[in-house]
Amino acid sequence: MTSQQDLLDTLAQVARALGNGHRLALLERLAQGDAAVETLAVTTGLTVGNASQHLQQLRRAGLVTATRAGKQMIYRLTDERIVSLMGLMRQVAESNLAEMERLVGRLFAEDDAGGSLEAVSRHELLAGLESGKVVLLDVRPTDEFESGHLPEAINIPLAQLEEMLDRLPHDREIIAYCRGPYCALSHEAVQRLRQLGYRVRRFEEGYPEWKAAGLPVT
Amino acid sequence: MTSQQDLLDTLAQVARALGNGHRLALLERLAQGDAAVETLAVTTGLTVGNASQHLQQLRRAGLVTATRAGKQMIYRLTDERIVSLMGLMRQVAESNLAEMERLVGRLFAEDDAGGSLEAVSRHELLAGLESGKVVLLDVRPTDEFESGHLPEAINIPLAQLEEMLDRLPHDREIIAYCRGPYCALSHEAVQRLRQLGYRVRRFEEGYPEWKAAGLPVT
DNA sequence: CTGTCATTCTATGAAGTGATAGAATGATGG
DNA sequence: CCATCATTCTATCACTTCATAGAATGACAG
Repeated sequence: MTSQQDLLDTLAQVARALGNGHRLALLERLAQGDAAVETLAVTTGLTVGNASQHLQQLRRAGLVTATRAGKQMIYRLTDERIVSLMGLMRQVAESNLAEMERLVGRLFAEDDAGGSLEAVSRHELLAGLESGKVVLLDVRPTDEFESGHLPEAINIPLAQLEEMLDRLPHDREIIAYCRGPYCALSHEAVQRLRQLGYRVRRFEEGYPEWKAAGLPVT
Repeated sequence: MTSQQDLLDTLAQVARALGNGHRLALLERLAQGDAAVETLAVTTGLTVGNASQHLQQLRRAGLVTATRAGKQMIYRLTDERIVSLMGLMRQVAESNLAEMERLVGRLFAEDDAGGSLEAVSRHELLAGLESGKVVLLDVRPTDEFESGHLPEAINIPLAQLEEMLDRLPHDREIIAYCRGPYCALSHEAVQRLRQLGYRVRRFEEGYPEWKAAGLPVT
């Protein structure tokens, strides 16, 4: 009877490790690929010291592991399932919390004035790639692209979008993706490319979800 | 950019709601069936006041809903997926946390002296039921059994096990189940029934997992 | 419309969490 | 073996969470 509750308490520790926005941001970044503390601190906007502390907590909860590489500590997710776990939590939150719906709405509302910006589902994307009729565009920073991306994706970081337009065809539909459903990069890219006359839509998921689903990555 | 972090903060609230052993216990009890505050307080060993507070938090996180029924407030899980969420968290914790492994080991070790107590998988159970060669035994308290159980299960609450033995056949294999993988009831039942000469094994999951998988319940 | 029962609210103190700054550690390159 | 860089550890303060006890609310039965 007592060890029953001990188990739940231990499980609760894991949940508590997930119970902080900054730590979730760290996990989301780690889902893009392994990274050192400073990289993680920069992309999440934390100080190095603070990021380190949060990473310790994630480590104690068994969610990340760290290995030393020279002066740096490289952190990685222990488990592909952590991506699924966050995804499931997201789904539950989205369908049960009004606040969540409001925030998601706000994220998507800005650019949906023109309508017809529905995101492309995984199924639809697979079909499009199969048929060869679409071009896949990865708008994440180059380092994230290089540590893993969808097959045959072209990488144009959002910051260099206008400079590298020559790599995009005008005559095929473009599907843009980035870090995940809450990542703003692909939204932004779609908006800007549409203004330039491209036929482009957004993939509703991102690289981590694709990988966690067991689909091929490069 | 900012609403990106707001989303993660909101998501973190949900995780924080899961980040307490007592609240997980409440959710596990609710996975057995809807219940009033006092029932929940009794089965989790909390005072009514404290249970009520925890339930408020779960409600704010969108994990449970409450409806009034006369003097009582009946709480229920908002979503079948919450069972999956806890299950996934459990899996991640079990494979990445040494402490978790230790506790699970302890829960199972006591009665495994004789060996051969491997639990029955869902697949195996389905096959056994199909063939009609096994009898399914639900050892949870009657009120939980009545708010839902596996098809064709016989209910003998653990407390009345010896009194109601006449309902169990000697010539067929018995498969016992209870609230879930961490629930001790079916372990205990298996141990005691074996001593009495029954051929009996434990189902490795419980009622909530069965139901969450979309399998038929009564 | 009063008493009772189930539940929620409020106030309190103890314990835990999060951010900051600065000291300490560990690896590396001269 | 000293200087540097990346990271972790430590101490501190503000803030949140948890359990408890007792008051307040809301529904119902007489």
